[in-house]
Amino acid sequence: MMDNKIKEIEKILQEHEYKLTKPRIKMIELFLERSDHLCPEEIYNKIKHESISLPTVYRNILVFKDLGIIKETNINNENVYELNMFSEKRLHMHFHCKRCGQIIEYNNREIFNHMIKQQQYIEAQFGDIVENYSVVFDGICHLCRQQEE
Amino acid sequence: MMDNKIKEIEKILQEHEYKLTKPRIKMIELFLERSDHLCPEEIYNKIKHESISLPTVYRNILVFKDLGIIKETNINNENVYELNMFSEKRLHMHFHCKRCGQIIEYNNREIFNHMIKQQQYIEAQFGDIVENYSVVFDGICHLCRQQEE
DNA sequence: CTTGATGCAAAGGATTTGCACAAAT
DNA sequence: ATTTGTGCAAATCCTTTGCATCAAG
Repeated sequence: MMDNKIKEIEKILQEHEYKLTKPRIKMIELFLERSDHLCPEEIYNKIKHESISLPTVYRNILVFKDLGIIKETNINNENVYELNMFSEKRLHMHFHCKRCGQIIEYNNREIFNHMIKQQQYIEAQFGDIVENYSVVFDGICHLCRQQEE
Repeated sequence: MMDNKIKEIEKILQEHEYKLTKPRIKMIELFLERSDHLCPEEIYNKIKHESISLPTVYRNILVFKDLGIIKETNINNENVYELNMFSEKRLHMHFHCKRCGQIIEYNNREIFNHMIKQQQYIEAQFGDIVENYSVVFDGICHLCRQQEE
């Protein structure tokens, strides 16, 4: 299951003449097992016991980002990364709660459809081809609202 | 015309017990006369001959941002700022061209309506209150596409 | 006159780079 | 064997801070 995904990502790396090193495999495994958003420091901390250095984390983030394996989102002036491959995680609409700092990711067809329409409209109306989008809502999340009452 | 806007912004500053200093006035004038997106360095360069320091630019960006006078958007790992007040500029949907680096801002009712619907859906469905949103599309802009052919 | 804002210089934090060594292909 | 990747340390870049001075209310 997850093994297939690793294999698939490894194939992409090899097709682009990147070598399959231990740090890269560890990073990919981490992205596959964690579905939340990780910043470079967190990635480093989770796998440094397997021996990896922070510069290598940064260098491989660049590689994975260029290949479309991961996606970068800037939330609250911090770059966070998540898997970009595999259909369930293609939407990338985020909500950042000002109060608790939590990042919620919406994986909802309705929301997704709105975005697709938006994209199609822009392409038709202005001729700008949308390859990617980053959407970050912020405000107060439902949990913090409950605590207010 | 523009004078009224300056007065309005000055009023907000004073209501919040901020002093009306020369650097602040210069920065506000700059935001009013330029409708594009400025990074801290650019703001500094445009008005440094009027004597202002880079730390002051950063400090006042914070003040203006907190008061809702300007809006921050992270595009391509760079924070850029633009006026947030005055209705014509409340929308903030950006397109960043990977090729030429240009930032296009969409000011189009259709596009806003999509966003408003999105926001209403999220609030109704999940209870997360959206106070703000940052939308950055990226891809290839219409001008770069023409040059390709 | 009192308080808050500024400039300067220095500190801080995140990210990148040079280089010698190590590990993939 | 050749090339690419890595770790380390240092450099760089952007942003923030401490502090003495200045200016606004």
